[in-house]
Formats: sequence, structure tokens, C-alpha cells
Amino acid sequence: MEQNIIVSVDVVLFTLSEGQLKIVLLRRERDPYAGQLALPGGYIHADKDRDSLASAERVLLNKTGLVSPYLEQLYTFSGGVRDPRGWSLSVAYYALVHESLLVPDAELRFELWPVAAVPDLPFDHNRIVDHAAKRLRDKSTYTSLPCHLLPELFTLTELQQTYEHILGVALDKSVFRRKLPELDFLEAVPDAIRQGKHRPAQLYRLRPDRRLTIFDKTV
Amino acid sequence: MEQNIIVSVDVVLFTLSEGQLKIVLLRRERDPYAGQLALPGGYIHADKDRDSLASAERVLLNKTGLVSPYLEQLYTFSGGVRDPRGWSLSVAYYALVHESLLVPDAELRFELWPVAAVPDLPFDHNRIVDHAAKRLRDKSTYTSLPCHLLPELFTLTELQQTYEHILGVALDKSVFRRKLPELDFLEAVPDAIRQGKHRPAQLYRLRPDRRLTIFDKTV
DNA sequence: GTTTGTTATTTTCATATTACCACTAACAAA
DNA sequence: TTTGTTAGTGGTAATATGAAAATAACAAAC
Repeated sequence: MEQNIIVSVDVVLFTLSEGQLKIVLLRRERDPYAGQLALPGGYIHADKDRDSLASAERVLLNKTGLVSPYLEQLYTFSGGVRDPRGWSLSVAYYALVHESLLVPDAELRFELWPVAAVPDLPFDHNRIVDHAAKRLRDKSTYTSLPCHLLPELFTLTELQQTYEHILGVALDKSVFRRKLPELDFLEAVPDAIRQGKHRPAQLYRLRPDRRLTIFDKTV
Repeated sequence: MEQNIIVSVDVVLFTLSEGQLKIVLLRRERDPYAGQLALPGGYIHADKDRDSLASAERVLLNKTGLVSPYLEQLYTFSGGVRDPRGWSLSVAYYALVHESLLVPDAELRFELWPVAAVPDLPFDHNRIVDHAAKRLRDKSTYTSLPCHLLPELFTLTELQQTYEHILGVALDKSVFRRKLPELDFLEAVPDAIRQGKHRPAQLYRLRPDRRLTIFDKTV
């Protein structure tokens, strides 16, 4: 049976930089659209990849050097007009990573673009980005997702600011902190207290067994 | 480029029957697994289908006669071990429909099975069903989704019972009704009052522009 | 006609939760 | 010792919730 469908994965990789939600874009090496900024992506290799998640991991590793950030399937985009090469199907993923893990490299030339100002992208990549940003914002209202944009250890204030940056709204400090016992995806790291110029703050980490914790109600 | 990936769609079609959430299964006509119960599904036809949603609509029409029930992409399942024919990828959809639209037909031989007692299915169809049931239950806590399991017009009591059947918990009557102004996906149909043996009830319909209304908080 | 049974819909009210704002605590540097 | 800044806690009025009772509208029985 001959289907002639191009099957690929694309990844929207989010990070938080300068108080803004940004995504990773890179210049395409090959046609179509060689030289243009686009999402990291690539063909699914039936001989190499266990499943499409493995394809996404491979693409992330090859194009950004990342090993295991938070990675979740987003949506599958398909049709005859999205790629000039013909009918295509792309399983889109989105990933979250702390800025510090995006190390510039001579080999890997990627760029960070604010979600609020993503340029025109080839294929239907703008649609994919919009879809991913919406998913991230929606899910951030009731899950622990934003933790993955922070470093291993972080303070409650930093976590609250992360939620605020993603959601674009100010949250109440005492409400946010009162919710924490309920949201038991955090664990305080007793020995680690961040010293700064001012009052030191308790450091927390995301519990490894709670990488995606869902809570009812809103943050 | 030769990928040798089988690309298909599968649909989990839900309905509410005898107070139970059920899905449509049908006997496979062809190998592999000819004669076994499985989800309605089929290849994506790059020459016929605008996109994978169109494939799902076509499959639903051909195998169940349904035209436009609520239909939403669920998840994409892929890998080398799910189909004996080789590396395959299936874009799974789920659909909701009122029981009355599932008309038995000499041509279309499908069966209704309670979600709570789905038999062993070929491929990874049990996994797909579980995923769909979870999605439906989760989303029913904060959306208007359950409306699609009801007929065009329904009473508030019927709507509440539908939520209760899906979620498997009893809901408070007055709380449910108080939420309605907030949940403005319903519109009362002033002329239509259902007459029964007892006090007649106001009939409502789902606002056509609010087929999937999301509300924060829980039902 | 009146009563009774049943379902629809609203009201009441005690309790729990939330939003908002003010307060106290701990540190460095002036 | 004072001041500035960030961390963390408390108090309260408004709002939402959960449980139950009250009221309303009908058919059928009496």
C-alpha cells in the first residue's frame, strides 16, 4: 500500500528568559525554506525510533543538545497544503526547559524568540506555536507545569513569578503560598537556603514523582 | 524518501445508554484480526482527505452513518509493535453522540460496549479507549462536553445526571443549578416545556457557538 | 373538588474558601 | 541604629459551597 505521506515531528521548546516566555527557533539547513527560521523538527525514522516521542527526543538532542526536559505530545497537524512536498503529517510536541540548559554551541545554532513576537514561520509552524502557547497557558492554571521552566532549586517567589509571567496576571502572594500544602508537588530542601542581600529564602524542588501534578481549582 | 509508516485514524465513539458510558466497537472485516471487535478506524487517504480530521469524519460516516457529532483529536499513538504489519501511526479521535443517532442498520453492524467492561481489543486499542475515557472524564469536570451525549433539547436534571454518570459521583442539585448563569453555554428554549406525569421541566439546548465551553473551577 | 405522589425549582443557612490588604521577620548596607 | 528590601504570616469581608428544607406544578387517586 502506498500512502505517500510525509511523517515528521516538530517541537516547540519553551524557556523563560528576561521575564518573557520564549521559544527556540533555528535556521533550516535544507530546502524547502532553507535558511529560514523554523521549529526544530525532523522525519520520524521507523527504523530508529521506538515511537514518535523517541523521534521528538532525538530531534531535541540533535538540534539543541537537550537530553530530558519536560516533553509532552501537543497535537498532530496534517493535510495536503502545509508542506510543499505534499501531503504531510507532523506530530507536534512541546517542551519546557530552564534557560541555563540552553547553552550556545558552535555546532548548534539556535535562537530564542519571545512567544509574543514570533516571526512568520514556514509550514504551519505559527499555528503550532500558537497551539502550544495556549496549551502551556491553560495547563499552567491548574498544574505544576511552570516548575520545569525553573532551575532544579527555586524559591516560592520565583515560582510565583514564573506563573505570573506565563499567565500574564498578578497573583496574590498569600493565596499562592497557602495553596502549597494542597499542591504537594513541592518539597522544601531543608539545608538549602538561598542567601542574598536580603532575608534568605527557603528553596524548593519539584518532587521527581510529581512532574505533572494536576490540581482542581485555579492557582 | 521511503518511510514505510502506516498512517491511520481510529475513533472512540462514546454514547450514554442505560445510564452507562458506552463505546462503539465493530467486527473487523479484514486481516489482521479479521472478525475481532475493534475501534472504528481506517487509513488516511492523502488523495481524499483534507486532513486527519476529515479522515476521522469519513471513517465515522462509513462505519456508523454519523455525520457531525462532537469530534475531537485525542492523541497520536505510534511505534513498531502496535500493528503486526509494521511501524504504524494512528491519530486517535474521540466523539460523543446521543444514543438516538446510533441507528442499527443492516449495512452497519456495530456494537455498544460499556466502557467499564470493554473486551480485549487488538492493536493498542484498549490503551486508546482508556486514554479517551480519561480525557472525557477529566474534561467533563470543567467543560460543557457532556451536553453532546444528550439529545438536542434536555432538562437540567438530565444534564446533571449525565455529568454524574460520566464522573461517577453525585452532584448537589442546588449547586449545579446555581452554576448555570456562570456557565452560559446553555440557552433555555422558552416555548419548549417537557410535559410528563409530574411538574413539567424547562428545556435547554447547548448554544451552537459554545460547543466546547471551558469554565474554571469544578462542576 | 381535594388529597397525594412525584418531580422541578428556589431558598435558607451554616460553613468553607477566597481576595485583598496589612502586618511581622530577617537580612545587608548605610 | 536606622533604612531598604525581600520573605513569610495574619485578619477580615466577600463569596462560594454543601446540605437540607421549602415551595411549585402537574397527574392521578380519592
